Amino acid sequence: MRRIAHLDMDAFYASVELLRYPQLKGLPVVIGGGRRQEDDALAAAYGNELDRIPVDAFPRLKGYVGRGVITTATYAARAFGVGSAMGLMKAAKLCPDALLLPVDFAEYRRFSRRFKEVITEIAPLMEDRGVDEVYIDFTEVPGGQREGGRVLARLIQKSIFEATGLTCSIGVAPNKLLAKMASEFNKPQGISIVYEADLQAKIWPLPCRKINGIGPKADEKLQGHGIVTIGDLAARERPWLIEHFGKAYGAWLFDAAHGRDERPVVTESEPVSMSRETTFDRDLHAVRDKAELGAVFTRLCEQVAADLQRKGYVGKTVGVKLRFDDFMIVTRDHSLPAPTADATTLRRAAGLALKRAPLQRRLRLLGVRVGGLSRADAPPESVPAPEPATLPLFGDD
DNA sequence: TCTGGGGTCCTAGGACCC
DNA sequence: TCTGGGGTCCTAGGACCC
Repeated sequence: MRRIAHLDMDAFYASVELLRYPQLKGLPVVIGGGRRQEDDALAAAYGNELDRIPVDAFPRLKGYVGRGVITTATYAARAFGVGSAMGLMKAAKLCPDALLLPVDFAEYRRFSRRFKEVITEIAPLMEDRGVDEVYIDFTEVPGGQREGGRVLARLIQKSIFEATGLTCSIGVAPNKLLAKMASEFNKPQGISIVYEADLQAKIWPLPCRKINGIGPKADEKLQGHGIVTIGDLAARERPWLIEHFGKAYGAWLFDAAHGRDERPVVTESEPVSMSRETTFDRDLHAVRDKAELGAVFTRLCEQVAADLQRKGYVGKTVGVKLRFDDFMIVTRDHSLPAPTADATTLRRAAGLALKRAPLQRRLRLLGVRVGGLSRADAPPESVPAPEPATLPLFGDD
């Protein structure tokens, strides 16, 4: 019997910050925006003894001006109704006294690497799902089946806490789909064990949105058909779901509602694309702000090129992404004859793609993406040689 | 109070080839 | 004048996730 775990770090970014600023424990804190310099200045003012900075010296959400969003909120802040992806301006209304800390991805990545190392030393089959989440295959780990996986989950929780001071929640189930749902059951610091036989009692009463893969759009459509819980979904016939949601998605919905998921835990994967994008402080006009836009555009290309080079990839398809003041998104692609990681080549291709985009409205966001990746050290895919000077004949097959 | 940045996968039409 | 069917690549958009 397969036993799969899903591990989710508790309020990860915020918890990492609380390690540096233990004086903020228990207080409403949100991570987001970007005032790195103020933060550094604050630290310097206290001789970089971060834990000695008085609480009152930290910036508050009140009076925040800008387009930032919350990436993580402490549980104390969540009690005020603020949460991930919420605009900081809105959060400031709900909880003006919450403390605001800037994001420090480099620091979170360091802690991410450390907790994942702890896991793979105990259970080597681990799938990375971002900085703060992983799936772990318990099936073949010695003791991985004891109490449905609870014993091993406890060991992993304890080992991560000892190595990092961070807490996490773990769900163990027959597959990834159910494990992902289970890890949410007892947050924070929770462990939940789900068996196949628990489907009706533990899964079916949940709203459909709890299924990883049912988002706001699909949920709205399901509700339009009177389907609110996973149990409602499971009650529908497979052909009915296929008829209304398409062949692939309909069949997947049916399987998901019945707790069926055969996806393996994948330990390695190759990137498909790399991108950089930026939201401007104010919406920019293609003509009036041409110089500023051009400079940002070039910088984005240089950043993507640097990312590709650092990680050892080249890409064939260059794309631009525009978000207008009305939030509509437009993308344009341009494929190159040969893959590259050269900033100038990328900039030229991105420029050709951008030329084909409508530029009437003001721009809120500009992005550059490179897809069709291959390893830079891989033998170059042979570019098709020019055809010999013979006429193509019909019916060559 | 307007809503970040970095990804993956799917669909669908058209080009082009055999 | 009407008659095929794959397969793959390219492009654009969209849903979804962390």
